Amino acid sequence: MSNLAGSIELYIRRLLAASPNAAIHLQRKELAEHFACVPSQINYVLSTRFTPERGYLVESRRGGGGYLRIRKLDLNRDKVLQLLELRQSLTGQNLSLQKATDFVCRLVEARLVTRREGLLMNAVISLEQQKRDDALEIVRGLMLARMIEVLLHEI
Amino acid sequence: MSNLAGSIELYIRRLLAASPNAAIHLQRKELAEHFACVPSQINYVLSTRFTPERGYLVESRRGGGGYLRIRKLDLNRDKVLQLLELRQSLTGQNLSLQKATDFVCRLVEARLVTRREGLLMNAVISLEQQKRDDALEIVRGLMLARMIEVLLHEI
DNA sequence: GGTAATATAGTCAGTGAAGGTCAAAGAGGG
DNA sequence: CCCTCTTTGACCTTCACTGACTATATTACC
Repeated sequence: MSNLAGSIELYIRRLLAASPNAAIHLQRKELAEHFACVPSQINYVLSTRFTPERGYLVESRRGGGGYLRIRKLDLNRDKVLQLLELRQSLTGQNLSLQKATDFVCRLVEARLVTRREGLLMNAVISLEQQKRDDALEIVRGLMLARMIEVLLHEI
Repeated sequence: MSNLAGSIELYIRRLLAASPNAAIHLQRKELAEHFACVPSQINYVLSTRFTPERGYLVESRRGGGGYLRIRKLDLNRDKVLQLLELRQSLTGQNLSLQKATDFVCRLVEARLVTRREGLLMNAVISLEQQKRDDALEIVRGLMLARMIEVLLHEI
């Protein structure tokens, strides 16, 4: 593994392996210093090697006392594969409202998501899109409100 | 918790947990002295950690004998309905990503939604908004994909 | 009672310390 | 030579913390 990205990947994987709970907590800056590279190199490694598809979850925080938290998730292989295929079939794909709700239906039937979760998904994907011109904050509020509203019928 | 703000947050939360009625009464100045920081640091902690979105209510009084009173409010179905009405009556209210996720977090804590459902909500409300220029169908696919991706971490 | 002094708490803008993004240059393999 | 993966650095956003200034109670004194 002669390249930098590979070395950093290996290093992180070893830390993870040595961690009792398969999770590590570190600082981007320090890691970069350890490898004598620019900090953004760490982002490159994380975004190419520690992806959800590979079963990793990366969380972070900016500002003073900022950090990176990397977790290795242990997943039920079959279900993951199913969902992953579904997910990949969706990204960037054109999807009419009808098809989208059909799809959610199938997820529920296959017991990959609960009925309530299905309701949530439908609530969001069926939101009217005229909201696209609104400010981001407003859209967020609308989505939250819609999701909660749907769940309220189920509580 | 290496941050000052984090330490203060923890300290207050412990006081609250130890309090029989989930309410505490203290002085800003004394708290600041306890942590050897400027008093306004306490305001910072209160305004970022003990917000209504997280279910806290902070009251205060200035002048001699001034104080801070911090309460943790419990959230039930009726409260959600109220909040929802409030939100819907205020369509166009700003809602930062931070506040939105805080609120979802609170819903989960109050057991009004499951952890998975909370993850779904967060997945959608945190979607980057550059997608606003994309066609409606694509946005739908992205939302679904994002929701599924998040569920993957939970299987 | 009115007013000045004192004792609190609130606000806000500035500074510094993280991490994030993106585009362009570099390196290697077919 | 071309394509892909890697590496870098300039610029951006978020978070933490501070201190000067402001606002509001209470207390003391006349």
